[in-house]
Parts: sequence; structure tokens; C-alpha cells
Amino acid sequence: MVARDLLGKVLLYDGPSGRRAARIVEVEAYLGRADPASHAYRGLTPRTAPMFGPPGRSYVYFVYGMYHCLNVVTERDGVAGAVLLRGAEPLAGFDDAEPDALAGPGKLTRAFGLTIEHTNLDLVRSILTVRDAPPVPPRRVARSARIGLNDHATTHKPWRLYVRRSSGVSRP
DNA sequence: CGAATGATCCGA
DNA sequence: CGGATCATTCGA
Repeated sequence: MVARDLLGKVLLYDGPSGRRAARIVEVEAYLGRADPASHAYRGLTPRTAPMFGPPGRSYVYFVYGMYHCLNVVTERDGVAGAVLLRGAEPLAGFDDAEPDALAGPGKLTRAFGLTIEHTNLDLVRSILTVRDAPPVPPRRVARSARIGLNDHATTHKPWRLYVRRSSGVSRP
């Protein structure tokens, strides 16, 4: 699964507050050992272990003492690589949510109620899944540099993809 | 622009 | 063990 293919797909979570669903509209690719900005750059640690596991699982981490971020692991078992879910449009289960309630990686996990306990889940057949949906037409997809990174050599590469003019995108 | 807020990881 | 860092967010 590649970052581009994740756009438009539906994230579905059957949690304690019922079923919540959203359309993925913003992602960022992290390439693992070859990517200085990736958590996996310095090798396997307890936290990053899911990134080195089989594809199609979740990698959730806790950052800034406040927020969680959700990734989809993309590479074969033993090879690190993941796609960060940065923004989505609420579809169901978010009662009275503003259109931008999921616009940002921390906002997305907060609205879904996802935490570190949701790391390393099978995203095909667990309570947290990614479902196929009509693909986003190429003309609706934009690219940019990744957001929030420090002093990395790869920062400028256009590895952030998002759906143009979507209210679920964190930043245009 | 900077505070909030705590797990994680590296180096000593 | 200590402290720098951090794939963020919100409000002044």
C-alpha cells in the first residue's frame, strides 16, 4: 500500500463510543531506515517495532506529551516504512463535529479516541480498519513537503499528499 | 510566536 | 541517569 492509494479510503473504528468513520484526505510517507525524518531511521526500538513488522498494521505513537499520531505500516515484514494519516473528513459517528475536526494528525486521533493501545493492530480485520472507497481523481491530489520536521535533509521532498480544497486537510 | 507536557532515546 | 528532542495544537 502506497501513500497515494490511501487517499480517499475510509478509516473505520468500532470503539467504545460506537462506530466512527472518516475519509482520508491527507497523508505523509516515511521511508524508514533511508529517511532521517522517520522514527525508524535509527533502527528498531520498542516504540517503533510495528514499523518494522508486516504491512497493513497500525503504528501509533505519543508525541509532545499530548497527542497521538496514527500511521499505516507499508513495507514487507522486516523493512521499516509507514504512512502518517494527517487529515480526514468526518463521515459518521462524529456527532456535531466541525468539518475540520480531523484536520491534523493529533486532531484525527483525538476525535477517533485512538491512543497508544491501538498500535500494531491489523487494519484489515480488527476494530480499526482501512476500507476501500472510490479513488481520488489525480487532478484533486496535491503534493507538498512534509510538515513539522526539523533540520532533515529530506524535509523538502514532496512526500505529503492531500486532497485539494478538502476541509479535512490540516494546511493548504 | 511560544507554552503545554511527558515518553523516548542517546550519551556519559 | 539527565536532558534534549519531538511526524502537534491552541491561544496571545
